[in-house]
Amino acid sequence: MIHRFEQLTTGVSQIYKNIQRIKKLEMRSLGLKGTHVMCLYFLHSHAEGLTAADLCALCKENKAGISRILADLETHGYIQYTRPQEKKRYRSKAVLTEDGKKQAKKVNRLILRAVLEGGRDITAKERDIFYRVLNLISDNLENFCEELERSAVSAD
Amino acid sequence: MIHRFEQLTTGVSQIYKNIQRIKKLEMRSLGLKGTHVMCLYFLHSHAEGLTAADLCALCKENKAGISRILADLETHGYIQYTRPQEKKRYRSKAVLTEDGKKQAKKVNRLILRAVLEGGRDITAKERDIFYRVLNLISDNLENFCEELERSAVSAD
DNA sequence: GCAAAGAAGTTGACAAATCAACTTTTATAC
DNA sequence: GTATAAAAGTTGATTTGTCAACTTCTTTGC
Repeated sequence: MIHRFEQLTTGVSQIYKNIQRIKKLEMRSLGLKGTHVMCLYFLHSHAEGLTAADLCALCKENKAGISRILADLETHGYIQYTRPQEKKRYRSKAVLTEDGKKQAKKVNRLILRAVLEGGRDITAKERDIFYRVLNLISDNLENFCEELERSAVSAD
Repeated sequence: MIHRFEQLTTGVSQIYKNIQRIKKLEMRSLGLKGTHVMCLYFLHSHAEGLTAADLCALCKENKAGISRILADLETHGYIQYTRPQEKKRYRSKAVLTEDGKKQAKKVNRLILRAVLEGGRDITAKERDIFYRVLNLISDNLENFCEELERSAVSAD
């Protein structure tokens, strides 16, 4: 049971906005935007490469956004595709270049700091409960949204 | 201690986005936008009225956004100002009109449903820990951001 | 009471996110 | 093999959110 709406909304949106803020700040020094962070992060931990669709799923972003981010990363020379250009990159996996890896490492260092700072004074047990509840709420709301959308459509 | 960055980022942003989605869906049927929800919500629970600055603080939104939302709510006839127009509303408190209250009640009903659904299968104890940790992380990240910004400025 | 400083609010310009239509590539059915 | 459908990715248009400059109003110090 959740007690108060504003607790959830403001708590979550505060964290969300601060994460965005951190991403933005760090990326500015690398000549990138905040939106690039998650892609670099996941590309770094998936050396075998990731397709645009993979990144959509991992970053929970829509494909339009991912498409633009990847185009951007390529012009910066941070990624390469594992298929020839002629194939228009359909299902082509993007991998980090050496330079891209260097940037990704910088990003990861900052992320690690943010995670450490963000998690101050929280015990392992609290953390586990927190994440359990976070995921539960996330799933519950997802279901609720889908239900809402269905009923909105059927009401038309 | 937080274990994994993506757990926090994706968990939080999933919830954040679903809350936005719920707001949007419901507001569409009232001819309003998702951004109006929190203002209606807080105006309803503060019958004495709220200034734009109050709403900034409560909604954690910047004043440009609040200013536009209030202008919008006024043209819809959902709020009134407690000071004459000539005074340009400086520090004027906005209160809900009768019609505004009606809309706010609809909004609150949906919020209640979302809160109930979102909180399924969560015990009171878990909820308390969750909110404690949520606020802690929020504060920690806020501090971290400020630190980051300071060091970014001094590096210039 | 007047000037200066500062807070409150508004507005236009810019950046980011989202949507919908579109193209390209692959898989499936015949 | 060809046609059809479906998936993957791209692009332009729209909406939303944020920043910075600006105006208006109030408070403070003289």
